[in-house]
Amino acid sequence: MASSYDLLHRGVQRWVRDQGWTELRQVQDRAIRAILSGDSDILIAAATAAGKTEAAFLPLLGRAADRDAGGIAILYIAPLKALINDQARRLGGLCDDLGLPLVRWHGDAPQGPKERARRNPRGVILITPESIEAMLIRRPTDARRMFATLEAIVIDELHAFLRGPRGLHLAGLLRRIEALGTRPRRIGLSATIGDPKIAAAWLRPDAPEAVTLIEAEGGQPELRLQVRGYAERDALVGTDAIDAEGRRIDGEADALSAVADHVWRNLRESNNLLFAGSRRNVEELADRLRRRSDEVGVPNAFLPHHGNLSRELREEVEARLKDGAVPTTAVATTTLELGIDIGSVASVAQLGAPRSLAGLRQRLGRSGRRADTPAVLRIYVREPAVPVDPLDRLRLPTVRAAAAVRLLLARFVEPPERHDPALLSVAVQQILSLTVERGGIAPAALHRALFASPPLALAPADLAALLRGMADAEAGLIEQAPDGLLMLGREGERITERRDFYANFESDEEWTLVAGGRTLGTIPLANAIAIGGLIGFAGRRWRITAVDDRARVVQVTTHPAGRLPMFENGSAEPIHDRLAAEMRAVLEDDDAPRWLDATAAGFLAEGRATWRVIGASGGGLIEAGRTTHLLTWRGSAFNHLAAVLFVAAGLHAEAHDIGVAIEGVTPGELGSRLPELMKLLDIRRLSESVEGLRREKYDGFVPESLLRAAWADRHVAMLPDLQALPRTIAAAAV
DNA sequence: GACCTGCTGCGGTTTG
Repeated sequence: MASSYDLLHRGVQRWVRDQGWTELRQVQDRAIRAILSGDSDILIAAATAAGKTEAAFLPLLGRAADRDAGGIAILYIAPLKALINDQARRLGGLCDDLGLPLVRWHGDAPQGPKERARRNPRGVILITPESIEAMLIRRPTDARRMFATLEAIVIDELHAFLRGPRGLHLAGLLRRIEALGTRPRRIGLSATIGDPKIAAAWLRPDAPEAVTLIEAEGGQPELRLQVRGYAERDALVGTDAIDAEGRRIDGEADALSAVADHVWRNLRESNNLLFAGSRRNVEELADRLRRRSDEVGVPNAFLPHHGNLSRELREEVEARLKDGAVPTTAVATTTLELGIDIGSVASVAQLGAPRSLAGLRQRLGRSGRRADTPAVLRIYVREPAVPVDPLDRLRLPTVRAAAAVRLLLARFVEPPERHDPALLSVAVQQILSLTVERGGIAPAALHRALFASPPLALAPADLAALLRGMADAEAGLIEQAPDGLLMLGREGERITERRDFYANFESDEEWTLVAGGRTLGTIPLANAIAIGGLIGFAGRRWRITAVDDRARVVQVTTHPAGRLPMFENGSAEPIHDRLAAEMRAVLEDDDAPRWLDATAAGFLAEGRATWRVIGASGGGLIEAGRTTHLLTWRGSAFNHLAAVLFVAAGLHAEAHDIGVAIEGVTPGELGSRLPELMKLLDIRRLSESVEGLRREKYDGFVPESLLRAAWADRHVAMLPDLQALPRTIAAAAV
């Protein structure tokens, strides 16, 4: 059998030799054969830096070089501008050799090459979903000329599009691109997270079984992991009070200080990633770690990395990691989860128990990527020193960390939700956008073009209701011409002309922080800003020297003290049913995992002892002062639904990680409300009690009745389990 | 008690 190398275009072969590659990776070998042997859609699932890009592009570019037809041959779509820039660097030389133009097409990319590609489309375009959106509505004629001839659409980081508004948006864009000409094959590049069949179904919804799956084989590196427990040590925990000399007024005698000590001692001399969970934690930890280095007089090895830091500061951290000359540990949020090239790291650490296995796997995938090195994972868990609430005695952070490790070893990953809550919002945007692109469209054609199949499937009656809402006088988004054609209304014109129309997510207004002409990043506008004020940001401390209210620019200069800004959005990352269930399993088990340190093992033992008492007495209801905890051991979605039930009954209830807190009632009183609760167990009726349904960018234009019906559709499958709750209450309240 | 992502076209100015 011919080697896959022999199948490649001669120019591509020459380039491969010039790289000094002695062989092609297995994923590349299989992808080359699959791509050159037909026209099927293909999903390539492999770890970051496994050579997925080359696996797709080596054969595709050879084909493109041989073809006679004009027009763009390959459209590469990525979720980040930084990835487009990375790929342009990696593929630029090869495209030059083959005489194929390679054009970066995003908001920060130069105009000249885009202009040339519009006039004489050839070769490859690397683009973001938002730039596709802009091209389709601003220059539909150019878009048709460029996209009518596509042979392949390559979607990088496909797993990032499997849930949420951006994925639905891209699904709509793909349909619109296909409507312009040929039916290009789709090639998805994905991390090895979750079920590849789900990704295949997203890639080609009408023929998922025809997608060729190419998965990297085995090669699971050895995993070394530890969960480390820390007890808070005094009552000032969580304050950010800092004195003029830059010391915390509580003297840092808290658990985070002990975590920082351990991190500083163990990670200082190698490259690592420390995921801290929130921007605030990143800043807090980076500040403490830097001060430890300052006190001893050694160079600081710990640098913050999050979405509010300027591109420049983030790229410095990424370059230090990739370069490897100076030991560097990035203290990061999720910014370093996606495939920006940062080389390999010695270990991954995480502050706080994981809430998502998908996230944990993705983070772990950054470690142990060399064949002979183990992946190393540390999880730091903090617990209250003196439990106040009975729930504290269950030691749930430690239990969740243990449950997450068990599910990690069991290879569990959360699947995406079947009904995405962003569907109606994305539908509003795509209706407006397609109306502009086509200069008017009939409702039936609209349904065929966008909404006939998943993931954007919408029943004709629901589409009609949505269109009526968009057309009503108050909304004014669309109008219907006498011949039935949909046209833009006044508000529709206004919205689609704005620059922020292209993205399907909202962005908040912010202050920009500048120090000595250098942009540090941004903080939410909600932070009070005044000259003389102190700020902790980018791992350092600053004093405000000037404020430009109109431009929203704040000048700062270094200062010994600083107070961390507010970032939080007020809701926690939801957890999945399986993780909550595994937490109970951990409590009911009696094993002694070796990967718990002594403190964490002590917390686990305490949690289990507590659960033996609570569980023995039914375990459903816990009395805590005037609050009653109903423990469901289900995930956030179910607990949210249960809270809606109690709110509908006139009670004040809030969902938490493993159940619902119902305020102002004892378990006995709750039992007496049972007949009332039973009467409410109807999903339509419950949907009337839900608040805060408008969360996505264009939800404001969706009729409320549609939003409530969609909520009911998302939750109806849980109704039988909800109906079992009153029995739990009755049993426990006796 | 969370995180992340994106952006046109035009007119003016500067630079090679």
